[in-house]
Parts: sequence; structure tokens; C-alpha cells
Amino acid sequence: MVSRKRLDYGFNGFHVPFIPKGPRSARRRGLFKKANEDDEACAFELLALAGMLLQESESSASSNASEGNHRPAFSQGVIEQEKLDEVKPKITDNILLGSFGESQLRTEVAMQNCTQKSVPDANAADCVQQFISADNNSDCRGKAGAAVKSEICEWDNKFQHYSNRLVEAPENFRESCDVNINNGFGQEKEANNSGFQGSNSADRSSVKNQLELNMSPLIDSNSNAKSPLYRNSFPLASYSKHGNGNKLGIRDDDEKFLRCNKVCTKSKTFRSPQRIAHRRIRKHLFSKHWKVAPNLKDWELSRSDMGAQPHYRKRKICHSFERSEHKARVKRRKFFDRVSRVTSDGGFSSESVSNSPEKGMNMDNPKDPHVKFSIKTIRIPELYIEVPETATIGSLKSTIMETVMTILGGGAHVGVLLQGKKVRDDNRTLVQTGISCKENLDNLSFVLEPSSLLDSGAACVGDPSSQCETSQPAGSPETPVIDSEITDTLHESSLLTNPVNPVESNHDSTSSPTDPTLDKETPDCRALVVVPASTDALAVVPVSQKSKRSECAQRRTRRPFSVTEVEALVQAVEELGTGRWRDVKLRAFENADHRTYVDLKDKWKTLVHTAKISPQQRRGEPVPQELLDRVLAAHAYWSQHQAKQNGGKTLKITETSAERPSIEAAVVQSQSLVMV
DNA sequence: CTTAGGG
DNA sequence: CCCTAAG
Repeated sequence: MVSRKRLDYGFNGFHVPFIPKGPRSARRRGLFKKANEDDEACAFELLALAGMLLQESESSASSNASEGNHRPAFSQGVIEQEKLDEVKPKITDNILLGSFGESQLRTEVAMQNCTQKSVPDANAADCVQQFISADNNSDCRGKAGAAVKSEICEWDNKFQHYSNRLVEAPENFRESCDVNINNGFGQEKEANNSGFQGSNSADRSSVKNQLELNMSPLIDSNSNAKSPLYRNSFPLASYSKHGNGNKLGIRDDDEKFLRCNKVCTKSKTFRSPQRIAHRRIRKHLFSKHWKVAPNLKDWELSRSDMGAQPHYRKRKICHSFERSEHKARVKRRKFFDRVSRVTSDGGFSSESVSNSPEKGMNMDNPKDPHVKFSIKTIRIPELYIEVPETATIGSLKSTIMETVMTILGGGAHVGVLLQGKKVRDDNRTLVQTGISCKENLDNLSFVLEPSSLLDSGAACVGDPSSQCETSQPAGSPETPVIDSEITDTLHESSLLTNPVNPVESNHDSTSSPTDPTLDKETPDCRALVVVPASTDALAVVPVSQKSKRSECAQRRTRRPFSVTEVEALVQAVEELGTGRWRDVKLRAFENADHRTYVDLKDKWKTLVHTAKISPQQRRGEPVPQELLDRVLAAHAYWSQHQAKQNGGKTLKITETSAERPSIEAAVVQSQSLVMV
């Protein structure tokens, strides 16, 4: 059965086989046909992805600088596609590898420069500038593969930007982060505290967290030939020379395919080639990868001693990621906010922290029992992404973003590696672990690992350890992930067809990722799929693993509706009524590909329910009462109206206010409402 | 493919 | 969000 499925996909077996859940198979089968179109999809392997969240203006600025602004989405999409096409051949030839390596180096340089500055945002901007100039922008664009390269650079910049932001950690973040490093240190009693997860918030101020993310995007054509499971063959060497040995290999197997197929078949609305391409990408990209988490684990296991080590010195680090899916989003946001503040704090002195136990056996300062960590770089796991060659750069970016978001969304954990070895006992103190020694600090590294590892991921994939370790002997990538939930918020408005907020229309095409033209492309690409690079790989992969994976099909990542989206939905429903979800979708969420009309319908359903229950019973991001009132009004109106229609035949409701008094009122009310 | 509903 | 039945 597995094999058959594979054929249906037409992917030549390069991805992990997908095992349908009985009933669904029939449905999907039809969809899969379309998947054949994706045969040519080329696999991009991105090595370091870093916390990028939104596409902020700065990042997009660099990419768009040479191109006119406000280009119609369509044409832009075409252009981007062309670029991509150009690049593809290169990738196939392994030529890209070199380019990426270069970019990586440059990026690092740029980053270093940036990090020397004190103001995060300024840094990001500077970095971009530096990077661009240093990298000889024109060069990148002019040649095949150049486009990709520049894109990569852009990503680097973004990462840099975000990493900088991370550096300024707000108190909240620190609150959760610091803690135990201080406490546990040198004290046996700390046993009750689990590693870095201590709950003490003592000496927050004294602890300065420096998180710097060093992103090194890399595309390796070689990897394409390998199956996801065979990451071991992944050429780590290329990175290692740059000091980044950690990679995270995320592969989405079945999931992506499923998604893709589904999506493709849907929506007639998106018929343009670009649209189709996007759809495909999306499908492929879909984020189910996370379930594959077990792989991530492997990453951590791998090398801890990457080039970054020198950077890890004293300073404390604290991160705490929450896993609960429900809160993941919020948490991430907090994380960012907090981080961004740290930098501004300027230096906090280690002294301040040192009021603790006196056991000064530490390195330089005997009196300071505290171990300070300075995390210079956090490695991002190796990501394997496969997108159609016709995919646009923008879609690729979106895909990557999506993948990262997915990872983040699932929650992340920090892994501690000492001399390349993962320290698994959370109850051990730093002293006990030997982390208090300066020498060891240099060999200490932190890895972000998807929480999913611990969860379902493992179950689905089978024995993660065997898989991972076996596959990546060379040095496994570690997976530091930076979270960023900002994306939703930022893009939100642009994704909506009819943003409630007038301001949204003022996108600066030049730099803003929110640029409508860009968004059009991006939304579709949201889903990332980690795919094995080559066709051959599949054959190599053990069947058992395949099947396991396929069964793990994940569900889409949860994406709570924002108030803005709710507003748009309410407005659309007020105008169109219930029962016309496709129209609602087209009207208000055409650009929000992650929202299907079914999603909208479901959301409306929940909104109605929410509006009926007491505020205390409501959960999640609070929806303004005003909106809920409108929901009830519209619901009541349309319920009644529908009945009327049924009885008296179809009466197309236009915009006539007379027919919909309650709606009218609601609309008026909404206009006065200020959307955030 | 869309809707409508239950899960 | 997912899954299905139905149109």
C-alpha cells in the first residue's frame, strides 16, 4: 500500500511514504494526481534558519531595493519565479553550495559588526546595509543563483535582526529564563531545581541574557539525493568550516504531501500559475514536520562544539519555552519582547548576581559562584524544504517562515550540550555537571529543540535516536530555534482581503513584507514541507519508518484568529450572510491562504458560541464585546433571513440596508470601532 | 467544490 | 481544526 501511495504522489519516492488513514485515502488520491506536477520540485535545504518572524520592512527592503515598488503582484510573482528558475539548475549542480557558504561567511561578518553596536534595531538595519554592500548586491542578482543568494542574505539579515531583538530581553523573559543558573550553581540543594528550568526569579536584574542567533542558511544540492531519514550523509563539512556545525534537519514527509494535494485541488479562485504554484508549495510545505521531531533530537546530540563555542563564555542564559500548544504563541511573543530588552540594559554586572552562595570555586572570580553564559549563536536545525521550481522567492521565504513558525508554535526546549554531549539530567547542578569550569563553558552549547520531540513526534517516527544518530554521524545539527510570533500580527492585516484597518493599505512596497503584492504570494507558500532531497532516498528508507511517519499526519498548526481577522470575518458575514463561506473567504480572506472557508465557517460558529457565553467562560485572545455583539446581530439576522429565503424562495440580499436593519446598525457601530 | 454539522 | 455527508 505504501508503495502505491507513493506512486500516486508522483514524487518518485523522494519523500517519506505517506500512510493514509483509511477513509481519507480515497479523497486524497484524487488530489495527489496534481502532485505529479511537483515532480520537478527542487529541494532546498536551508541550514540555519533563525528566528525570523515577520517580514519586516528592513528585510524586504534589501530584496526589493533594486526592483520597482508596487509592482502588481502577478508580475512580481512571475519575476520571482524566473529568478527561482534560474537558480534551480545551479542547485542541481551543487553550485549553490558555494554561494551559500559565501553568504554565510558574509553574514557572519556582518553580524559581528552588528553585534558590536548597542541598539538592536539599528543593528539590524546596519547589518542589512553592510551585508548588502559587502555582498555586492548587484552581483548576486545578475547571475544565476544570485537571486537565491541574495535571498539567503536577506534571511540572514532577518535573522540577525531578530536575534538582535532577542538580545533585548524584557523582564518577563528574563524572569523565566534566568533563575537556576544562579541558584543551582554550587549548591547541592538545588537538586530540586531542574537544570535551567528553575522557577526562581532571583536576581533577575543581575543576569544578563545574551542571545545571539547566528543564522547560516545553506543549500546543499547533495542533500537532495538523500532521503529525509538519511540525513547522515548531509554534508556538514561545508558548514563546519564556518564554525556552524549545528543543523536541524526537519523533514516533513507525508504530511506535506497530503496538505499539498488537498490544497491544490481546492479553490478555483487561485487559478493563475502563480497561485497554483503557491498552492503546491503550500501543500508541500505544510508544517506537519514537527511531528517528526524525533529527528530534531538527533540534532542536539550532534556537535556541540561548533565554531561558536568560543563565544560561549560567561553570562547566564536563560530560556524557557513553553510547550503547551495552546500557549505557544503567546509565549513566543513574550519571549521576543523580553529578549529585546536585554540589550538595552546595557551591561548588568555579574556582581549584582553574586550575592548568592559563597562557594567560589569558579573560574576567574572565586567570589562569584555564578556562571555566566553568553550565547553567541544558536544553531538552527537543518531544514529540508522542497518547493516547486516555479515557486517564487517570496513563497520560499514564506515557506521557511512557516516552518520556523511551526517549530516555534510547537514549543521549543533548550538542550544543553557540554563538549558535544547532551546533558540530559535536568536535576544536576552546573557544578555537578562541570559547567562551572571555564574550560567547559567554552564547550558548552545550547540547542533549541522542538518540543514535539518529546511528544507525539517520537511516537510517530519511531525510534528517534536510532534514526537520528545513525543518520548523522558527522555531527548533528543542533536546533536552536528562535521564536517569533510576530508574524501573524504583522501580516495579519495584509492577509485580509479587506482589512478593517485602513492603515493597512499603506504598505510600503519597498520594504514592508506586508506589502500586498508580496503577501499575495506568501500566504500560499506558508506551509513548509521538509522533504527528502532526492528520489533515491526513498528507496533507501526502511519501510517501517516510512509507515510510521505517514501515520503521524499532523493536523494543521493552530492559528487563532486575531481580532483583526475576526473583524474582517464579521464584516464579511454581515454583508454576505452565513452560508456563503466561499464568498466570505474570497471577500475577506482571499490572501489569507491559511484560512479556508471551512475555517471561516468554523470560526463563525465559535464566535457565535463565544458571544453567547459569559465573558468569564471565554478563552483565548479576548474578542471585543462590540464584535461579539455584531456577531450575534448578524447571526440572528441571517438566521431569520435564511428562513425567509427558504420560505419565499431565494431573495438575494443585496446591500440594502432596509432589509437588514440590525446589520446596518452593526456596521455603523463597527466603523466607530478602533481596530488594533 | 461547497455547505453544513458533528466530532 | 478535522472529517463527512450531501448537494
